[in-house]
Amino acid sequence: MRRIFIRDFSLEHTMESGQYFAYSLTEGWYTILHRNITFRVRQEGDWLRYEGIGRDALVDFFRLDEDHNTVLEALGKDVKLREALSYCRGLRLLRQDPWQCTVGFVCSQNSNIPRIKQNITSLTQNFGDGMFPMPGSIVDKAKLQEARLGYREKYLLALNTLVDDDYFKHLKTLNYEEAKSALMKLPGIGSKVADCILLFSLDKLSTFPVDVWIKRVVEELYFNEEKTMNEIIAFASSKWGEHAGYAQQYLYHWRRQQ
DNA sequence: GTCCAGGGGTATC
DNA sequence: GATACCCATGGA
Repeated sequence: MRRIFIRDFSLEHTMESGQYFAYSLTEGWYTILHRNITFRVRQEGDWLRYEGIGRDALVDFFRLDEDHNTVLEALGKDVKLREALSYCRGLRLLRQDPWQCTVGFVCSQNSNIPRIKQNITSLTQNFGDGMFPMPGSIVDKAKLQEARLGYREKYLLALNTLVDDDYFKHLKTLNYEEAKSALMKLPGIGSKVADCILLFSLDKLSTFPVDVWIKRVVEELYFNEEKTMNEIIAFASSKWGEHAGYAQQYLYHWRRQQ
């Protein structure tokens, strides 16, 4: 059992804000499946207790190496964002494994978080032997049906043969536009899912994924009328720039808790 | 029973 | 290039 001191961090907000699907909560401990490792973590004030993972990997996963104060100061200048910012205090964007993130958000389309978590749990049990399935391991259609993915099943079967770890390693060398364009050539990955992958696993923190909740909350806070997806993305970029991803996650989590 | 959900693909205009 | 409709499924 080891621990790390960290300020302005909320394990609960971070885990429960809809950016991650492979975890469970038992008696204050979050058990987290991160690619091929399972680790446990628990927050006690400004201390984070952890086991099953190394310190460097933990810091990387929770993005504890970032200058979070800069994010808070920049977004705090937006008065309309302050309530969400206050509510979400300590929420960090995670640095997910790109393949795991891709599978999760392909499953997410036109679905809901409890169901996505069930889908991912089933995939883990059927194809990963308790770990997250490796790229290339999702081939048994009968077992795949047990995950109840519906029409998303065909996307996963195809992705499983189209991408691997080297593919994502290459994506990390590209800029936002190049990486998004590449992702959107893949089946089942459109603009929104691509943006989620870029924000949550490829360090593109200026990305602003827009789903029905984000569209709703931005229209409520800033416009009082309907806007298109592209209008909202353009607004977010001009308003929050390099920190748009954090603004998005705060707004999403805050609005969904209301 | 009806509506909704971290949307994408395709046809149609 | 925008818009309309379909796609499986399960929870509210």
